[in-house]
Amino acid sequence: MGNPPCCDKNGLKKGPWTAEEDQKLIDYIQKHGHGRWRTLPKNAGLKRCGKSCRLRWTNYLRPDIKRGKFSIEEEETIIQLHSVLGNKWSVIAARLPGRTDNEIKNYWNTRIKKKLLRMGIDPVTHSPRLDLLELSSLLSSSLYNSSQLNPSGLHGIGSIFNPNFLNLATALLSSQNKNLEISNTPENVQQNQTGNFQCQNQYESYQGNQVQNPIQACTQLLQANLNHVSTNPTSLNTPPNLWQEYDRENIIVSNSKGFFPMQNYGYHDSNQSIINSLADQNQACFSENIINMSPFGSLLSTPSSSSTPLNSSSTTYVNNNGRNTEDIERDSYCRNTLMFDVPNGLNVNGCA
DNA sequence: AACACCTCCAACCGCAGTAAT
DNA sequence: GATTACTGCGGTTGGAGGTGT
Repeated sequence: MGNPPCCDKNGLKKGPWTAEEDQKLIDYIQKHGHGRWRTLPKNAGLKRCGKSCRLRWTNYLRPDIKRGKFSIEEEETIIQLHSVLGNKWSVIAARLPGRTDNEIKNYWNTRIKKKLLRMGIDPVTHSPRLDLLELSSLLSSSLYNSSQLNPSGLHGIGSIFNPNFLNLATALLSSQNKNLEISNTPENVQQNQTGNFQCQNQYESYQGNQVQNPIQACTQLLQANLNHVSTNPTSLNTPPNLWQEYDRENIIVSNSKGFFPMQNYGYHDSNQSIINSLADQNQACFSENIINMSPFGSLLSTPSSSSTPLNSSSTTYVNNNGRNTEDIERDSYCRNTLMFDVPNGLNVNGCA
Protein backbone atom coordinates (compact mmCIF):
# COMPACT_ATOMS: atom_id res chain seq x y z
CA MET A 1 0.00 0.00 0.00
CA GLY A 2 1.14 3.47 -0.74
CA ASN A 3 4.00 2.50 -3.02
CA PRO A 4 4.56 5.15 -5.62
CA PRO A 5 4.93 3.91 -9.18
CA CYS A 6 8.41 3.11 -10.33
CA CYS A 7 10.27 6.02 -11.90
CA ASP A 8 11.01 4.52 -15.27
CA LYS A 9 7.35 3.64 -15.80
CA ASN A 10 6.69 7.36 -15.94
CA GLY A 11 9.62 8.05 -18.22
CA LEU A 12 11.64 9.47 -15.37
CA LYS A 13 15.40 9.35 -15.26
CA LYS A 14 17.32 6.83 -13.21
CA GLY A 15 20.97 6.29 -12.42
CA PRO A 16 23.74 8.66 -11.43
CA TRP A 17 22.93 12.30 -10.92
CA THR A 18 24.56 14.98 -13.01
CA ALA A 19 26.01 18.18 -11.56
CA GLU A 20 23.20 20.09 -13.25
CA GLU A 21 20.54 17.99 -11.57
CA ASP A 22 22.28 18.39 -8.24
CA GLN A 23 22.30 22.13 -8.63
CA LYS A 24 18.62 22.24 -9.51
CA LEU A 25 17.77 20.22 -6.45
CA ILE A 26 19.97 22.31 -4.16
CA ASP A 27 18.56 25.55 -5.53
CA TYR A 28 15.01 24.38 -5.08
CA ILE A 29 15.50 23.14 -1.52
CA GLN A 30 17.36 26.29 -0.53
CA LYS A 31 14.40 28.33 -1.71
CA HIS A 32 11.50 26.16 -0.61
CA GLY A 33 12.92 23.66 1.85
CA HIS A 34 12.54 19.93 1.52
CA GLY A 35 9.50 17.76 2.03
CA ARG A 36 6.64 16.99 -0.34
CA TRP A 37 9.09 14.86 -2.25
CA ARG A 38 6.41 13.62 -4.61
CA THR A 39 5.82 17.03 -6.10
CA LEU A 40 9.30 18.41 -5.56
CA PRO A 41 10.96 17.09 -8.75
CA LYS A 42 8.22 18.51 -10.95
CA ASN A 43 8.43 21.89 -9.25
CA ALA A 44 12.20 21.85 -9.40
CA GLY A 45 12.24 20.92 -13.07
CA LEU A 46 13.78 17.52 -12.50
CA LYS A 47 12.90 14.38 -14.41
CA ARG A 48 13.32 12.25 -11.32
CA CYS A 49 10.98 10.57 -8.92
CA GLY A 50 10.57 12.04 -5.47
CA LYS A 51 12.21 9.09 -3.86
CA SER A 52 15.33 9.55 -5.92
CA CYS A 53 15.44 13.26 -5.04
CA ARG A 54 15.03 12.55 -1.35
CA LEU A 55 17.78 9.97 -1.41
CA ARG A 56 20.11 12.23 -3.33
CA TRP A 57 19.52 15.02 -0.85
CA THR A 58 19.75 13.00 2.35
CA ASN A 59 22.69 10.88 1.30
CA TYR A 60 24.78 13.29 -0.70
CA LEU A 61 23.73 16.91 -1.07
CA ARG A 62 22.74 17.80 2.48
CA PRO A 63 25.12 20.53 3.65
CA ASP A 64 25.88 18.92 7.00
CA ILE A 65 27.23 15.74 5.51
CA LYS A 66 30.77 14.90 6.43
CA ARG A 67 32.56 13.33 3.49
CA GLY A 68 35.77 11.37 3.59
CA LYS A 69 37.20 8.43 5.42
CA PHE A 70 35.84 7.19 8.70
CA SER A 71 38.09 7.83 11.65
CA ILE A 72 39.10 5.04 13.98
CA GLU A 73 36.87 6.56 16.63
CA GLU A 74 33.90 6.53 14.28
CA GLU A 75 34.64 2.96 13.32
CA GLU A 76 34.77 1.87 16.94
CA THR A 77 31.54 3.67 17.64
CA ILE A 78 29.84 1.90 14.76
CA ILE A 79 30.97 -1.50 16.03
CA GLN A 80 29.88 -0.71 19.55
CA LEU A 81 26.48 0.52 18.47
CA HIS A 82 26.00 -2.35 16.07
CA SER A 83 26.71 -4.86 18.83
CA VAL A 84 23.78 -3.39 20.74
CA LEU A 85 21.45 -2.20 18.01
CA GLY A 86 22.09 -4.52 15.11
CA ASN A 87 21.38 -3.22 11.62
CA LYS A 88 19.58 -0.11 12.84
CA TRP A 89 21.60 2.07 10.50
CA SER A 90 19.49 5.14 10.93
CA VAL A 91 19.83 4.98 14.71
CA ILE A 92 23.55 4.44 14.42
CA ALA A 93 23.79 7.32 11.95
CA ALA A 94 22.00 9.57 14.41
CA ARG A 95 24.92 9.01 16.79
CA LEU A 96 27.51 9.91 14.19
CA PRO A 97 27.06 13.54 13.15
CA GLY A 98 27.54 14.10 9.46
CA ARG A 99 27.31 10.45 8.50
CA THR A 100 24.32 8.96 6.69
CA ASP A 101 22.79 5.59 7.34
CA ASN A 102 23.64 4.58 3.79
CA GLU A 103 27.27 5.51 4.25
CA ILE A 104 27.52 3.62 7.52
CA LYS A 105 25.76 0.62 6.04
CA ASN A 106 28.16 0.56 3.12
CA TYR A 107 31.15 0.96 5.39
CA TRP A 108 29.93 -1.86 7.57
CA ASN A 109 29.34 -4.21 4.67
CA THR A 110 32.56 -3.48 2.83
CA ARG A 111 35.06 -3.02 5.65
CA ILE A 112 34.02 -3.74 9.20
CA LYS A 113 32.18 -6.96 8.47
CA LYS A 114 35.19 -8.40 6.71
CA LYS A 115 37.46 -7.23 9.46
CA LEU A 116 35.42 -8.96 12.13
CA LEU A 117 35.28 -12.14 10.08
CA ARG A 118 39.05 -12.10 9.79
CA MET A 119 39.17 -11.83 13.55
CA GLY A 120 36.98 -14.90 13.93
CA ILE A 121 34.06 -12.85 15.16
CA ASP A 122 30.60 -13.28 13.76
CA PRO A 123 29.59 -9.79 12.58
CA VAL A 124 25.94 -10.53 13.24
CA THR A 125 26.15 -11.78 16.80
CA HIS A 126 29.53 -10.22 17.69
CA SER A 127 30.45 -13.56 19.21
CA PRO A 128 33.07 -16.07 18.13
CA ARG A 129 32.22 -17.82 14.92
CA LEU A 130 30.60 -21.21 15.38
CA ASP A 131 32.74 -22.78 12.67
CA LEU A 132 35.79 -21.95 14.74
CA LEU A 133 34.14 -23.42 17.79
CA GLU A 134 33.63 -26.60 15.82
CA LEU A 135 37.30 -26.62 14.96
CA SER A 136 38.06 -26.26 18.63
CA SER A 137 35.97 -29.32 19.32
CA LEU A 138 37.90 -31.19 16.69
CA LEU A 139 41.23 -30.10 18.09
CA SER A 140 40.18 -30.70 21.64
CA SER A 141 39.24 -34.30 21.00
CA SER A 142 42.39 -34.86 19.03
CA LEU A 143 44.53 -33.75 21.94
CA TYR A 144 43.30 -36.60 24.05
CA ASN A 145 43.20 -39.16 21.30
CA SER A 146 45.99 -38.26 18.98
CA SER A 147 45.51 -41.38 16.88
CA GLN A 148 42.16 -40.13 15.70
CA LEU A 149 43.47 -37.09 14.00
CA ASN A 150 46.86 -36.34 12.62
CA PRO A 151 47.87 -33.06 11.07
CA SER A 152 47.04 -34.30 7.61
CA GLY A 153 43.49 -34.81 8.80
CA LEU A 154 43.05 -31.08 8.96
CA HIS A 155 43.67 -30.54 5.30
CA GLY A 156 40.20 -31.48 4.19
CA ILE A 157 38.63 -28.68 6.15
CA GLY A 158 40.91 -26.04 4.83
CA SER A 159 38.19 -24.54 2.77
CA ILE A 160 36.07 -23.92 5.82
CA PHE A 161 38.51 -22.35 8.20
CA ASN A 162 40.96 -19.55 8.03
CA PRO A 163 44.01 -21.18 6.45
CA ASN A 164 46.40 -19.36 8.76
CA PHE A 165 44.58 -20.68 11.76
CA LEU A 166 44.59 -24.14 10.25
CA ASN A 167 48.29 -23.99 9.58
CA LEU A 168 48.96 -22.95 13.10
CA ALA A 169 46.63 -25.56 14.51
CA THR A 170 48.28 -28.20 12.36
CA ALA A 171 51.72 -27.19 13.49
CA LEU A 172 50.66 -27.16 17.10
CA LEU A 173 49.00 -30.50 16.70
CA SER A 174 52.14 -31.99 15.23
CA SER A 175 54.12 -30.66 18.08
CA GLN A 176 51.51 -31.90 20.50
CA ASN A 177 51.80 -35.40 19.15
CA LYS A 178 55.55 -35.30 19.41
CA ASN A 179 55.37 -34.08 22.95
CA LEU A 180 52.97 -36.82 23.85
CA GLU A 181 55.37 -39.39 22.47
CA ILE A 182 58.21 -37.94 24.44
CA SER A 183 56.40 -37.32 27.68
CA ASN A 184 54.15 -40.33 27.87
CA THR A 185 55.55 -41.51 31.15
CA PRO A 186 52.94 -42.73 33.70
CA GLU A 187 53.46 -39.63 35.82
CA ASN A 188 52.96 -37.33 32.94
CA VAL A 189 49.92 -39.20 31.73
CA GLN A 190 48.36 -38.84 35.14
CA GLN A 191 49.11 -35.19 35.22
CA ASN A 192 47.67 -34.72 31.75
CA GLN A 193 44.48 -36.46 32.76
CA THR A 194 43.90 -34.68 36.00
CA GLY A 195 45.39 -31.33 35.48
CA ASN A 196 43.83 -30.05 32.33
CA PHE A 197 41.49 -27.64 34.01
CA GLN A 198 43.62 -26.72 36.96
CA CYS A 199 45.17 -23.39 36.61
CA GLN A 200 48.34 -24.03 38.46
CA ASN A 201 49.18 -27.07 36.41
CA GLN A 202 48.25 -25.13 33.35
CA TYR A 203 50.56 -22.31 34.04
CA GLU A 204 53.42 -24.30 35.47
CA SER A 205 53.15 -26.68 32.62
CA TYR A 206 53.08 -23.81 30.21
CA GLN A 207 56.29 -22.47 31.60
CA GLY A 208 57.97 -25.72 30.80
CA ASN A 209 56.24 -26.44 27.54
CA GLN A 210 55.21 -23.48 25.47
CA VAL A 211 53.67 -25.57 22.75
CA GLN A 212 51.28 -27.83 24.54
CA ASN A 213 49.38 -25.52 26.78
CA PRO A 214 48.43 -22.62 24.60
CA ILE A 215 46.45 -24.89 22.38
CA GLN A 216 44.99 -26.71 25.33
CA ALA A 217 43.90 -23.44 26.79
CA CYS A 218 42.52 -22.37 23.46
CA THR A 219 40.62 -25.54 22.87
CA GLN A 220 39.33 -25.70 26.42
CA LEU A 221 38.10 -22.19 26.15
CA LEU A 222 36.41 -22.75 22.85
CA GLN A 223 35.07 -26.05 24.04
CA ALA A 224 33.58 -24.27 27.01
CA ASN A 225 31.79 -21.96 24.62
CA LEU A 226 30.70 -24.84 22.48
CA ASN A 227 29.44 -26.82 25.45
CA HIS A 228 27.55 -23.89 26.74
CA VAL A 229 25.89 -23.33 23.42
CA SER A 230 24.94 -26.97 23.13
CA THR A 231 23.58 -27.24 26.67
CA ASN A 232 21.88 -23.85 26.64
CA PRO A 233 19.89 -23.45 23.47
CA THR A 234 18.96 -19.95 24.47
CA SER A 235 22.53 -18.94 25.02
CA LEU A 236 22.83 -17.46 21.58
CA ASN A 237 20.39 -14.83 22.66
CA THR A 238 21.73 -14.37 26.14
CA PRO A 239 25.30 -15.48 26.08
CA PRO A 240 27.07 -15.71 29.41
CA ASN A 241 30.37 -14.25 30.21
CA LEU A 242 32.28 -17.37 29.47
CA TRP A 243 35.62 -15.69 29.46
CA GLN A 244 35.09 -14.42 32.95
CA GLU A 245 33.96 -17.84 34.08
CA TYR A 246 36.98 -19.31 32.45
CA ASP A 247 39.18 -16.76 34.15
CA ARG A 248 37.79 -17.57 37.52
CA GLU A 249 38.15 -21.29 37.19
CA ASN A 250 41.45 -21.48 35.47
CA ILE A 251 43.18 -18.23 36.28
CA ILE A 252 44.87 -18.47 32.95
CA VAL A 253 44.08 -14.96 31.97
CA SER A 254 46.87 -13.07 33.47
CA ASN A 255 47.89 -9.80 32.02
CA SER A 256 50.66 -9.47 34.55
CA LYS A 257 52.26 -12.60 33.19
CA GLY A 258 51.35 -11.68 29.67
CA PHE A 259 50.26 -15.20 28.88
CA PHE A 260 46.61 -14.85 28.06
CA PRO A 261 46.02 -11.24 27.27
CA MET A 262 42.46 -10.07 27.00
CA GLN A 263 42.14 -8.17 23.78
CA ASN A 264 41.06 -4.61 23.79
CA TYR A 265 39.59 -3.81 20.42
CA GLY A 266 38.94 -0.27 21.36
CA TYR A 267 35.63 -0.99 22.99
CA HIS A 268 36.70 0.47 26.28
CA ASP A 269 36.87 4.09 25.37
CA SER A 270 34.91 7.23 25.87
CA ASN A 271 32.13 5.94 23.67
CA GLN A 272 31.14 3.49 26.33
CA SER A 273 28.70 6.09 27.59
CA ILE A 274 26.85 5.80 24.30
CA ILE A 275 26.36 2.12 24.83
CA ASN A 276 25.21 2.61 28.36
CA SER A 277 22.65 5.11 27.25
CA LEU A 278 21.24 2.71 24.71
CA ALA A 279 21.10 -0.49 26.62
CA ASP A 280 21.13 -1.59 30.18
CA GLN A 281 24.40 -2.27 31.81
CA ASN A 282 24.22 -6.01 31.47
CA GLN A 283 23.68 -5.74 27.78
CA ALA A 284 26.57 -3.36 27.41
CA CYS A 285 28.71 -5.61 29.55
CA PHE A 286 27.80 -8.50 27.35
CA SER A 287 28.87 -6.56 24.30
CA GLU A 288 32.26 -5.90 25.81
CA ASN A 289 32.74 -9.46 26.89
CA ILE A 290 31.62 -10.89 23.64
CA ILE A 291 34.26 -8.90 21.87
CA ASN A 292 36.85 -10.15 24.27
CA MET A 293 35.93 -13.70 23.44
CA SER A 294 38.63 -14.00 20.86
CA PRO A 295 38.92 -17.62 19.88
CA PHE A 296 42.59 -17.03 19.30
CA GLY A 297 43.20 -15.66 22.74
CA SER A 298 45.61 -18.28 23.90
CA LEU A 299 47.59 -18.16 20.71
CA LEU A 300 47.98 -14.47 20.64
CA SER A 301 50.33 -12.07 22.14
CA THR A 302 50.18 -8.43 22.87
CA PRO A 303 52.86 -6.21 21.45
CA SER A 304 54.42 -6.04 24.87
CA SER A 305 54.64 -9.78 25.13
CA SER A 306 55.67 -10.39 21.60
CA SER A 307 58.56 -8.11 21.15
CA THR A 308 60.07 -9.71 18.13
CA PRO A 309 63.38 -8.37 17.00
CA LEU A 310 64.77 -9.59 13.75
CA ASN A 311 67.00 -12.11 15.41
CA SER A 312 64.36 -13.32 17.81
CA SER A 313 64.14 -17.01 18.47
CA SER A 314 60.44 -17.02 17.79
CA THR A 315 58.70 -16.13 14.60
CA THR A 316 55.86 -13.67 14.50
CA TYR A 317 53.28 -14.27 11.83
CA VAL A 318 51.15 -11.36 10.87
CA ASN A 319 48.15 -12.18 8.76
CA ASN A 320 48.05 -9.37 6.26
CA ASN A 321 46.01 -11.38 3.84
CA GLY A 322 46.57 -9.02 0.99
CA ARG A 323 45.44 -5.94 2.83
CA ASN A 324 46.96 -2.60 2.05
CA THR A 325 49.16 -0.70 4.44
CA GLU A 326 46.53 1.88 5.23
CA ASP A 327 44.09 -0.77 6.33
CA ILE A 328 46.67 -2.36 8.54
CA GLU A 329 47.55 0.92 10.19
CA ARG A 330 43.90 1.76 10.78
CA ASP A 331 43.16 -1.71 12.04
CA SER A 332 43.53 -0.90 15.67
CA TYR A 333 41.75 -3.92 17.00
CA CYS A 334 42.98 -6.38 14.43
CA ARG A 335 46.52 -5.35 15.00
CA ASN A 336 46.97 -7.53 18.04
CA THR A 337 44.55 -10.20 17.10
CA LEU A 338 46.21 -11.59 14.04
CA MET A 339 49.68 -11.63 15.47
CA PHE A 340 50.84 -15.08 16.46
CA ASP A 341 53.91 -15.90 18.42
CA VAL A 342 54.86 -19.31 17.24
CA PRO A 343 57.52 -21.12 19.21
CA ASN A 344 60.72 -21.85 17.44
CA GLY A 345 60.80 -25.08 15.51
CA LEU A 346 57.19 -25.08 14.46
CA ASN A 347 56.62 -25.20 10.77
CA VAL A 348 53.34 -23.46 10.25
CA ASN A 349 53.63 -23.73 6.52
CA GLY A 350 54.52 -27.34 6.56
CA CYS A 351 51.13 -28.77 5.78
CA ALA A 352 51.10 -27.91 2.12
C1' DA B 1 48.06 -3.34 -23.52
C1' DA B 2 44.23 -6.24 -22.63
C1' DC B 3 41.54 -8.82 -19.95
C1' DA B 4 39.53 -10.68 -15.67
C1' DC B 5 38.51 -10.09 -11.18
C1' DC B 6 37.64 -7.40 -7.02
C1' DT B 7 36.19 -3.49 -4.15
C1' DC B 8 33.50 0.22 -3.09
C1' DC B 9 29.66 3.15 -3.01
C1' DA B 10 25.76 5.70 -5.08
C1' DA B 11 21.44 4.55 -6.23
C1' DC B 12 17.45 1.59 -6.54
C1' DC B 13 13.76 -1.39 -4.74
C1' DG B 14 10.26 -2.98 -1.86
C1' DC B 15 8.29 -3.00 2.53
C1' DA B 16 6.51 -0.89 6.77
C1' DG B 17 4.90 2.80 9.51
C1' DT B 18 2.36 6.94 9.87
C1' DA B 19 -0.15 11.05 8.60
C1' DA B 20 -3.85 12.83 5.91
C1' DT B 21 -8.31 12.45 3.87
C1' DG C 1 -12.36 2.64 10.28
C1' DA C 2 -10.78 2.36 5.50
C1' DT C 3 -8.12 4.09 2.00
C1' DT C 4 -4.52 6.79 0.06
C1' DA C 5 -0.25 9.41 0.06
C1' DC C 6 4.02 10.11 1.86
C1' DT C 7 8.28 9.16 4.20
C1' DG C 8 11.82 6.33 6.20
C1' DC C 9 14.39 2.26 6.43
C1' DG C 10 17.19 -1.80 5.32
C1' DG C 11 18.62 -4.95 1.72
C1' DT C 12 20.44 -5.28 -2.71
C1' DT C 13 22.35 -4.04 -7.21
C1' DG C 14 25.13 -2.19 -10.89
C1' DG C 15 28.80 0.22 -12.57
C1' DA C 16 33.12 2.84 -12.09
C1' DG C 17 37.59 2.46 -10.78
C1' DG C 18 41.41 -0.19 -8.98
C1' DT C 19 44.37 -4.24 -9.00
C1' DG C 20 46.35 -8.46 -10.54
C1' DT C 21 47.77 -11.53 -14.28
